Amino acid sequence: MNEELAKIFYEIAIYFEMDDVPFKPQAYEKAAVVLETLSEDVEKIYKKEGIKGLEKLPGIGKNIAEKIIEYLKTRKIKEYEKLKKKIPVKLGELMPVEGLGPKKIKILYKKLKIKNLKDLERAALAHKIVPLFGFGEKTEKNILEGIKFLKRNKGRFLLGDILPSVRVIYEKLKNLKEVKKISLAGSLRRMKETIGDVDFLVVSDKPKIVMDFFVSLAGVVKVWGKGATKASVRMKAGYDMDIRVVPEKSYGSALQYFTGSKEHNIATRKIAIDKGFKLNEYGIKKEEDVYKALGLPYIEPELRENTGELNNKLPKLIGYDDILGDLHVHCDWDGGSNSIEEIAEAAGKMGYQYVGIADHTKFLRIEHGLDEKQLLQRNKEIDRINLKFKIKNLKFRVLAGCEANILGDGTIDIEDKVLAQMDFVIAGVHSQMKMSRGEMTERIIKAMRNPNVDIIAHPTGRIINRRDEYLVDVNQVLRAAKETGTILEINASPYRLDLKDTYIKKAKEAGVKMVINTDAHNLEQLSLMEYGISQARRGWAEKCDIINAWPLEKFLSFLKI
DNA sequence: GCCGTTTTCGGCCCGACTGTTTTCAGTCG
Repeated sequence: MNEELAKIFYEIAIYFEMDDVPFKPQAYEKAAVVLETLSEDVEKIYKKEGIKGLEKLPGIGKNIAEKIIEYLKTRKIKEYEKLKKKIPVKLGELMPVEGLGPKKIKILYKKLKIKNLKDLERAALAHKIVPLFGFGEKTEKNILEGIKFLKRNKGRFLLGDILPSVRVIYEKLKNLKEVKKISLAGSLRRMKETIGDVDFLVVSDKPKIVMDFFVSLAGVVKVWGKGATKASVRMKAGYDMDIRVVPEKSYGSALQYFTGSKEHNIATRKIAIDKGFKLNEYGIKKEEDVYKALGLPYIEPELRENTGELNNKLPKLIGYDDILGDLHVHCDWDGGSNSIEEIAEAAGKMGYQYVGIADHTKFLRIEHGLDEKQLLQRNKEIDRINLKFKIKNLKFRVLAGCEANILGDGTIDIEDKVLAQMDFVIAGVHSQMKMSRGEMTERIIKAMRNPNVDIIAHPTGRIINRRDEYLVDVNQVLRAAKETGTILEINASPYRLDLKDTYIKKAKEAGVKMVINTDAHNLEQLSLMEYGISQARRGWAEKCDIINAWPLEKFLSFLKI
């Protein structure tokens, strides 16, 4: 519901912008952002607290609250319908085309009746756009290229798909002798789960050399926006990269500015105005000093979303080196690539103190799930390995676990007496994902009430850009987790990142403990931990919230039995 | 349309670049 409304408010904002209505566009856009990032369902808020509850939300006043209620009641907003009727275009298709904004879309509709991407492409190919006032040859060409780009890349890129290759490019730039300083900026520096493009910020006295090097990097297929200090390129892999070169004395302010988010920047600039000065990307050398000037402590990039970081006490975020063990690793017993010993060795090299083997269990035949007998056999092997470590006087420990299945009725597919022999038990939903909200919630809570179940794997089941969360009442799950002492997993796979950041924040607030797990099926995937940590940081998590940042004894004593 | 440790009225983030114009509106981040 929140997302539906957010989409409508975005579009209302665009319609107002077409008509040059002042200030309303920003107001509606703000409301849309608030709804999008709200973890509570607006319908619930309305049922519980009425219109007053809605008006308490930032950016939502009487008028927009009434529109929300109108939508809840009738599934329609009259004013939106009116605006749509006036200019009935598919904004969701046309707005993503680079170079097209509200004004141009309005002209295209008025003059050429262009309503969607198909109309637009047809008109551009027939050269009908060139003669329009305010348009020209280049605009038409850019529109065609924009359409081509959209067709190839639907939506944003997954952080995990982009970051490894970006790091290679980062090193190349860093090694250039004209580059004095370099940093990633934008959504990549904030470690968002999906990113729009890649931003580099560079300090150099010779911007031209840096820029020439940048636009001639291997993989660049298109260059535009090349001015004295900035340029953009499109990579063969489909994503865009921007670079900005600034003098040393502006590095801090530029880094703060280019890291964003947009909402965070708008808010920081308002704070600056209140304090009687103006904030732009120039003139401050160190990023901390920007925040100091605003009267704020340094804010970690992962927190910069204007979701409370500017007016609340900041958490001491869990660090990228704080994890002491990975508790969700599949070994070759369930079809994973590596033996338990190989995994233990790799985990030890990563500086971990323990690693938890969590193979699939029997219900998941397709993943070679282990039955009770095989689990116990495997545990014997783990015992042997631990004994070997002990003899060698190594502190490292392998923990025997499993990733058992929560069946449709909330029971676990492995007998309790075997579960009780595990060091820890992860349970997850891997089947019947289309249940009703009530049923799914009850099912998961029933599993949490099993005294052998310590951790719930990927608690909402989403696959980013591919599969929605299962219908589950997260608030109820959090309450039950707190009550039963069940730990919720933050699955670090860049395709899942489940829990997502807003739920992590809620879990922390509810006093629920979490564990960051890679769900690795091979040694390379052990390094995915970084994505889980960044997600936890985006959810304001501290070391005390994440049990695998705790030493072994403390963590073991927190488990149920 | 929202918001308020100066305000219930009068403010609302900032700059670069493009493509079209011939001084600037639109778009982007």
